[in-house]
Amino acid sequence: MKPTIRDVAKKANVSVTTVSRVINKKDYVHETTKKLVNQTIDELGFVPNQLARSLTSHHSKIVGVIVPHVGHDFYGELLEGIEEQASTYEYKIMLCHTQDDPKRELEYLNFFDQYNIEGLIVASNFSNPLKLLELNIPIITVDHILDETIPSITSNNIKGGELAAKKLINSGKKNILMFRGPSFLLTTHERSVGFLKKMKKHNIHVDIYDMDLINPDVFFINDILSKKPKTDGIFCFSDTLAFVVVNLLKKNNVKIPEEIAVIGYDNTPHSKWMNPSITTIHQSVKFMGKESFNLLIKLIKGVELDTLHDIIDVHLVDRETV
Amino acid sequence: MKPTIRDVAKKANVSVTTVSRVINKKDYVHETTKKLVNQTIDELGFVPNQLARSLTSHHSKIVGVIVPHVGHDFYGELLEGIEEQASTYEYKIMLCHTQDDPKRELEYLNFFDQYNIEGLIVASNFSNPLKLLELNIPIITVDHILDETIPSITSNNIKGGELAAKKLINSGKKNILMFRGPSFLLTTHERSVGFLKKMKKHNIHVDIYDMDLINPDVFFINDILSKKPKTDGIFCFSDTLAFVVVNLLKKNNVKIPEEIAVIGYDNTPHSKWMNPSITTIHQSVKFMGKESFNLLIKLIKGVELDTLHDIIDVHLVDRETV
DNA sequence: TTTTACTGTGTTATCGGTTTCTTATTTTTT
DNA sequence: AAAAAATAAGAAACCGATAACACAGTAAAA
Repeated sequence: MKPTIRDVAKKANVSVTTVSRVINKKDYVHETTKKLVNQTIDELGFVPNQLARSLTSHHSKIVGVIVPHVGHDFYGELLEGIEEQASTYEYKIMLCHTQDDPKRELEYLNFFDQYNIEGLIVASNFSNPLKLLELNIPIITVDHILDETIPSITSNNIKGGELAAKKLINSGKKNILMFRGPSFLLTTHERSVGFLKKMKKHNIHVDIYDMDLINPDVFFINDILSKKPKTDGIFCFSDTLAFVVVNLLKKNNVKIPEEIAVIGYDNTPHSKWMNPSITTIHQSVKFMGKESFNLLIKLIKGVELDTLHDIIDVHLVDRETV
Repeated sequence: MKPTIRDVAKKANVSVTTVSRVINKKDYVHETTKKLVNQTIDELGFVPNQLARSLTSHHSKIVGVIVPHVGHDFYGELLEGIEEQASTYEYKIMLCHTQDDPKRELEYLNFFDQYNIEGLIVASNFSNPLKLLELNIPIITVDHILDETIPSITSNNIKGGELAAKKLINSGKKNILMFRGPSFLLTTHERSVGFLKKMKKHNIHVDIYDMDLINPDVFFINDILSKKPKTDGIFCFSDTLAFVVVNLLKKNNVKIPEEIAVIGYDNTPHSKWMNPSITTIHQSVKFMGKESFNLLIKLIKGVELDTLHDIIDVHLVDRETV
C-alpha cells in the first residue's frame, strides 16, 4: 500500500498538518522539522494523492480536450501545442476524440463533469453548444465559433481565402473549382467568402463543391474533374484533399501547374514532400494549440480576456502546384 | 455550487447510503425509493464526483498514455486506437507527450502517480524502465520492449525487414542502402536483422545509415546519395523518411523504381497519395493501440496474459516505388 | 511589566463519496 | 409456530488530503 500523509506524520512524530504545511510550503514550519519531514517523505517514497487534494481544494488541475480525430495531422499538431503548454502549468490533459459522434460528445461531457475538470478546449464542431455552457466552467473553442459567448481562437480564414484567390488570379487562371469543407462549418464559410470576393472582383467564375476534408471521396472528385475539362485552377480546403487531387491529376497526365494549378490549406508537414510540392496556406496550428491553453488558463484564474474571439494570422507558402 | 449526494439524500428524505446504493445499483433498495431517488437526482442534476469515488474505491478509471510526439502519424493513429477502446470501458486517457525528454518523462510519471492512475501505456523509448516498475501498476509497452518483465505489444519487425528484403531482391536490386532508425531501438534492430539475413543469403551488400525517422536530415541524405551512385534500392524505416528520399531522387531526375527502388515502413495514409505512391510495410497501428488497451485492462482486472510479448502481423503494400 | 505580534504546532471538521455494522421488518423454511 | 433467510434502510467510520481554529512559547512594543 502507498504511504499516506498520516504514515509520514507518524514516522516523523509530527501532526499531519505539519506534513501538509511542508509539502505545500505554507505557514510557519521550523527549519529542523521541515528537514525531518522531507527526509521522512523521501524515505517512505510518499507522493501526495492528487485525488484527495482536488477533493478539498476543488482544483483538479485537469483540463479536457475534445477533438474529432486524434490521428489527423491538424489535430495532432494542435494537441501537441495544447499539451506542451499545459505541462508548463502542471496541468494534465484528459483527452476525448469524438469522431464527430454526438453520442460520444455527451458521454465525455459527463465524464469531464465527474472529474471536476477546471476547463475545456473544444476543437470539434460540437453539436450541442448549450450543453457545453451547462458545465459552467471556462471553455475555449479552437478553429470553431460555436457560440458568440464562448471565447474562441481561429485562424484568419478570410485572409486565407483571399491569399489563395490572389495567387490563382496572378497566375492567370480563369476556370476555378473550389473544393471546400462541409458548408455548415465556420471555417468553410469564411474561406469561401474571402476567396469568392476576390474572384468576383476579377469576374472569375468559381464552381463550388462540398467535400470531406479528412477522407476525400476519390470517385466523386474524379467525376467532377472529367465533367469540368476547362478547369485550370483548384482551391482545396485541406492539404489532405490537395494530395488526392494532385494524385488524380497526375494519373490523368495533367501538367501541374501549367494546365491546372492546385492550392491546398494547412501546410501539413507532408505537403512539402509531395511531388510536386503543394502550394498551400499555412496555419500556425501548434501555436493555436498553445494559445488556446494560455487563454483557458487566464479564464480559469479569473483574468478577463482582451479579445473574445482571437484570430491568428495565416500566410501563403509558395511551392510547385501554382 | 454543484449538488452533492447529501443534497439528494436530504431532498428525497433518505440516507446518503441509500442514494449511494441507487447510483451504484448495489444491495437492496425498494423499487419505490429507487424511483424517488432517481427522480430527485434528475431534478437536482446531480452528478457523482468521480474524484471522491476514486478516493475510497481506489479506482480512478484513468489510464496514462506516454508517447514521444502526438503530432506524428504513427502515434496519432495509435492514440486513436487506445482512446477508442478505453472509452468503451468508460476509462479516461491522461495524455503525456515526452518529446523524448527524460525530464518530462519523470515529471509525468510523478503526475500519474499522484492521480492514482490504474494503468499505463508506454509508447516511447522510456529512458528509465525501472522507474516505471516503481509505480507498481499494470504497464504495457507498445512498439518497444523496455524490460523483459513488462508485457509488450510490438509488430513483427523481423518479418517486416524480411518482406522488404524479399521485394527488393525479387526486383533484381543489388546495391542497397538501409536508412534505419536509431540503433538503440528494438524496432530498428529487429527490422535490420530480418532485412540483412535475407540479403546475406543472396550475397547482396547493404550500406547502413542511422537516421531520425520523424525529422529526417535532408542534407545528410543527399550527401549519402551522391556518394553512393551505384545504389539501386533503398529501404527506409519510416514512410516519412521515404517521402524525403523519393522527393530528393525525383529532384535528381532519378527514375523510380527503374534506377532506384524505395520501400517505406508504416503505410501511413499519405503514402498512398505520394507521387509515385510508396511501396511500404503495413503496420496495423490502430489495432495495436486497441490491443494495448485490451491487454492493460486485463492486467488491471488481474487476469493473466496468455503471451507476455504480443506480436502483430505486418504485410507488404505493393505500390509504385519498387 | 504588561501587552501585542510573530512563530511553530496540534486538534478537528471537511471535501463527497463508499462501506461496514446494525437494526427492523418481511418472507420463507422446518 | 418458531427459526432462518431475505429485504430494506440508517448511523457512523473511512478514503487522504486541506484548512479553520486553538494554543503555546518567544520576541518586540507600549
